Amino acid sequence: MNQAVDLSLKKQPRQARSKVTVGAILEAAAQLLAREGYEAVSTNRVADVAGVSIGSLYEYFPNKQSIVAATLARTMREIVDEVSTGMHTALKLDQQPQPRAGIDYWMRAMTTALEQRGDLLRVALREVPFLWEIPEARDLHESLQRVAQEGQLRQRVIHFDDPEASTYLLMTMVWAAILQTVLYRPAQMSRERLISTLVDMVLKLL
Amino acid sequence: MNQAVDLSLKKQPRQARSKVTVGAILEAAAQLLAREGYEAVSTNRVADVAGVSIGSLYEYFPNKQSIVAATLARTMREIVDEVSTGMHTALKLDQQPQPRAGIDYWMRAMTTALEQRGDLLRVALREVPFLWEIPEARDLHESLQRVAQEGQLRQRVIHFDDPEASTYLLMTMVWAAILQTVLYRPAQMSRERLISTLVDMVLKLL
DNA sequence: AGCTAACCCGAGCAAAGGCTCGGAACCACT
DNA sequence: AGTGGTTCCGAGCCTTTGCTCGGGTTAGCT
Repeated sequence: MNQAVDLSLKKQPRQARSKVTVGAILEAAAQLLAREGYEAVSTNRVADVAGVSIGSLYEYFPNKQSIVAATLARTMREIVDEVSTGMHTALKLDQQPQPRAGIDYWMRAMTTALEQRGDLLRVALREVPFLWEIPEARDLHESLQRVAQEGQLRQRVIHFDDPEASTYLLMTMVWAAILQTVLYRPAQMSRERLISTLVDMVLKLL
Repeated sequence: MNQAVDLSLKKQPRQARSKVTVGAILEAAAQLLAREGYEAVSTNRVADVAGVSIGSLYEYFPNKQSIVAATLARTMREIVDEVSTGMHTALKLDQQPQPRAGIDYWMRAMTTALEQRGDLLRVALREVPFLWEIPEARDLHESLQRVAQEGQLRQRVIHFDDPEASTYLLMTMVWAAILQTVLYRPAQMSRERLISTLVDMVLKLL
């Protein structure tokens, strides 16, 4: 369906000014994606917005896809980091008497990470054809599932006939609910309402 | 971000042969979308696959977007129909002593509707920039929520502090879990495993 | 100062693809 | 058979856009 995406840089920036150039290109791509969507991203426009020439752009990036991919990879890496540490902290809190605190912390970490990148994520998820060929995007889902499995194994708190399947589904459902709600802001569903209701529901399932 | 999509036909097909033409165009667009993704859809290719000339295509459709939109609208309409009737049947079953039968029926209806259109839906959800400007796509989410609210009101079975929010989230979560699982087929998650686990979880929340 | 490698530039090439337009073929009805 | 509306056709116009290439500028080092 889609051939592999070339993520690697053509050339590593060595001097300081070239690192600035590459950074400006990534920043420009992120802005264009978030503001105007994937179809509005053309290599010439990215170069314009970044304030560099189209020639310089192609010194470092082999093609258009690689620019978008690098931009999204960076964002995904940030999210993976925030969410992973959030989840690990939450697991520690869960060892305490009140599991509610841990779940709550966890939901907040995920919500915050997504909220701060709403516009970019919305476009990435809806419009970028090769999103799931970016390793960092795959990793996000995998590490979500991995940490969920860890939590389940360590605590054996999910009481269903099929622990593996229910853990997978719980994680998928919670993540999807937050994603859906944060990115598409349905009427009357505030951040606090989302989190507290989700915590209630998760607790009832454990 | 995206300007409005023109969904209307330029001209209504009147004779039988022109209706065949329009049908062939929609069918060709659906096939190309499902098989090769949105970026592979060009007006000339749609005309080729449909076996009509590019000129004929533009007799009826004002632009490229409208072809894709019409194709997806038709698919969404089918899904809305199947899922809505499935949910209403499920609500009737729920009146019976065993709520499990109703929930199970409901999950099956949704899973089946999505499974049969997996390839097309995957592309639509991931790659088509203007998907949510197609009224039929919006309707799908709205009617899901509407029927969920109906069921909740009629039965008052969701016991949370915030019934409205929890109903919304339950529906969102279940739908997302099925979508995610059906479209991206994670390892070891068979149809039966998905449905039975989901039913367990939903019952525990009611 | 001189030299090399890194860096930057932007006019323009080439391909892709959305869409037009003038005219031919077909259908329905008298 | 004649007529007017409907349908079909496809070469090619024209815009967009990804990307190249030859040449200039700057940084770092001796």
